[in-house]
Amino acid sequence: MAYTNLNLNLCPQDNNTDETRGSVLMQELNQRRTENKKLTEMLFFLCENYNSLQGQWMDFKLEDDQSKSKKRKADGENCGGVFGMNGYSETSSCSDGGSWKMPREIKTNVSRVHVKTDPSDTSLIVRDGYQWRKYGQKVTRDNPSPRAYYKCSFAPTCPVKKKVQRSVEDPLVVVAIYEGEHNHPHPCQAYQLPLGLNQGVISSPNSTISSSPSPSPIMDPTQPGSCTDTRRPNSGIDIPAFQELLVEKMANSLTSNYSFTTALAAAISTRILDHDLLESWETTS
DNA sequence: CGGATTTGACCGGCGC
DNA sequence: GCGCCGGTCAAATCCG
Repeated sequence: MAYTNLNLNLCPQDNNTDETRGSVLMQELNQRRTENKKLTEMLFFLCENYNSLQGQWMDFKLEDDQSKSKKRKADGENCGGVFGMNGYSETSSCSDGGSWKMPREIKTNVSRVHVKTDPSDTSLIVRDGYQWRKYGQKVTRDNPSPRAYYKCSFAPTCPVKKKVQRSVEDPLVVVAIYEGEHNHPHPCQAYQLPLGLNQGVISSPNSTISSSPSPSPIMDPTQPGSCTDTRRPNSGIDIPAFQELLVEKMANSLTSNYSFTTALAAAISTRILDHDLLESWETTS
């Protein structure tokens, strides 16, 4: 911002009257306000450009993912696996596919979920809000990446299992296969947030966040054991990261609102200048 | 110390 | 029947 300390060199011994001094200050004040307004506009255009570029980047990513998905379909061994808007997709009642072998039997209530992960994230964790207990891991023939086996541990009688394995074609993509139906409500139903705030997904059509090593699951941190698929109730829940994400999203929304930024800038500059003028005034009197 | 993960062993289906 | 392979078990280990 244009704020700088006003060094008016006002001297108590100055022959200027208070009136003259006041008019000089007013002049300075107006000059600063004009300057601040220009800078606010510049900031606004910067934000606009940023948002625009971000949107273009997301469109590009989406097209890229979709073309990959089409390629898989063309290979004839895909069943679903259409990458969703943000690197996340789900298909239902689908037999095995992708890099995995076809199952020996067609199972009902089988769904596949593709999750794009961060390159630094090597874990086989797909955060879906449920609580899972890992009971096995295997290296399969067709895929060098190990396959992890999970059982739903939220309810003792829940029959749901899931298999998680990285895609052989794109190691950044984790494929989770769910089998069965949960016989209990979703742990996060009470505090459901857009899935977009979960791993690599965001509900906004024009923006995506990639999965971070410490994603932000949908959960109430005060609820032990809920909304996480790790053994520790709050492990994998990076509250600061979650808050940071929220703040970032809010900041994006606010900075792209011209009237808000203008009003804010005006308010701040007024406060700063008033404070400065007051200080100057105090030093002179 | 309790609960979750790891990992080698075991089991069962399938193809030859 | 045998071997391969995916899925599951369970003792050992880890971790908060």
